Amino acid sequence: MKIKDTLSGQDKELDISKKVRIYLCGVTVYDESHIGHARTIIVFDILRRYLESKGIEVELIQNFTDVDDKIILRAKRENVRASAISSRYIQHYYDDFDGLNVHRATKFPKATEHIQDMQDFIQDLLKKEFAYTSKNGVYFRVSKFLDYGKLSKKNIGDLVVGARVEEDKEKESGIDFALWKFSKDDPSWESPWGRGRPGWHIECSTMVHKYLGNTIEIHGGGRDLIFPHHENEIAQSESRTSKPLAKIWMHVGMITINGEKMAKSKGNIKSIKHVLENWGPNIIRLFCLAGHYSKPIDYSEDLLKENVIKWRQAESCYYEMKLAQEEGPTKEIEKLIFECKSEFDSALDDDCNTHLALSAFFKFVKEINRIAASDSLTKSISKLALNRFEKMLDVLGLVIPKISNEEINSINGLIKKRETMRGKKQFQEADFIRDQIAEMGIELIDHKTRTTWMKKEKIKSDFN
RNA sequence: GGUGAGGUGGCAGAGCGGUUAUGCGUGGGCCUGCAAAGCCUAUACAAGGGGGUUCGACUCCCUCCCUCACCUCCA
Repeated sequence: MKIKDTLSGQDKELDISKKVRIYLCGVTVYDESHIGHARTIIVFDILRRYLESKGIEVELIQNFTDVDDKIILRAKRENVRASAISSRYIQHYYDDFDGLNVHRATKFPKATEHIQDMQDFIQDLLKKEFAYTSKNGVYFRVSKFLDYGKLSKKNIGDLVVGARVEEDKEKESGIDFALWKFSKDDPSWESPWGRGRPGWHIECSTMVHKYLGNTIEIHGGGRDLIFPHHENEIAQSESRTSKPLAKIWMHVGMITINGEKMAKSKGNIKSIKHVLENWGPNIIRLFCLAGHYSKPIDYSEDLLKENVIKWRQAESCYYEMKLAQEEGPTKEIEKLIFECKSEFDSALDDDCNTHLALSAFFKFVKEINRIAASDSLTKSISKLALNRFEKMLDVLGLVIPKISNEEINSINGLIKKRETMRGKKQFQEADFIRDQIAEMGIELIDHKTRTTWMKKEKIKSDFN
């Protein structure tokens, strides 16, 4: 599998000789997560599911930043402890992402639980003179790290000149960044240099080092983290270990609204909770995977609606297979399955091209629906096809809502009743039953010789 | 200003130096008691502008224009 590496600008072959170690920068837990967070995390979820589907072991570490100025601010505003804010939004995070069918990371380390590890890290940097203590805290000495700027392609000179008004005259240079900030506010911890709290960047460097090692296979996050966050992580980690932090840097494009980045300051945030309520997990995932992960996607209801239509096709396909009857030859379908798998896999192998993978998936759906329309979808074909279908669903993290046996029985009973009415040309009664079934979220499909049905996922914003 | 990513048919969105992307939409049809779903079929002669390289460019090079992101916390 090839992945485009931000650092080298090249496609690089992912090393799968051993366990694949992935570090994904998580969220700062001071507020609801939004659809932009969802996209990044869903992309990594797919990557991981795909690798695992190939039998490759993946270790995915994703942190929660639970020490941060914004958390502290919010805590003050609400007059509660910072930990009350962070634990509340960690719970929201789990609710949101479980709801999106995102597999949980191998581990979700929290900054507050790794204070000692961070202090050790900083101590190392101080020893090597990559850091210094000032009046306000401990800072990273950017000038000592010669490769600074290699990820974001910036040169230090520009940065120093272009640096915004720097209030802290205690720092050696405007671009030096905090490893440890002195403070007595909640939360704060004792340290060899004075009471305070860790800087943001040191957290991720520490987690990577502790849980995954010096050089990991993939390090990623949203594009907006390239600078300064990932640049600073590289500076810290590589100064400490003298080894590259990651073999591949993978960055996910932003979600925009009317062409502009979603941001608190612009007031155009779409929270996951909100979007999930209206569209459900499958539509959101399809929406997030519709374009290449590295490019921006513009949020629009029209696009979500388009995905509802596609999802209905997939649901219909699923139930056609589920409800197929009779045995028959399977040679044709074996070819289709083979072609679909190779198209699907090579799409993902090529820098995680989910758009192409999705088009392989829907080509398959269409073909099955075509066979069903010609009344030749047999049980034998369906059994094989369903297997492939479910494997793709699993990699994409899409889930067909479950249906209980009681539901099936009552549907079948009602269908029988309707058939009788139709036989007697009592169409009003027949239509009444059809409406009754529709209220259960079931749509009847009248084929030439028999009536099948499909259960439609409830999607609030689907008005059809 | 610097750096990066882009500008493809009504919309979304890929690949590729020479062959239909695909999907949605839209028109027509099949099926049906009527619908729905599904299927079939038609439809777009697309490539920001201008140069160049080439037998041939949407695909390579140059240039201009435009959009977005990052340069401050940000997925």
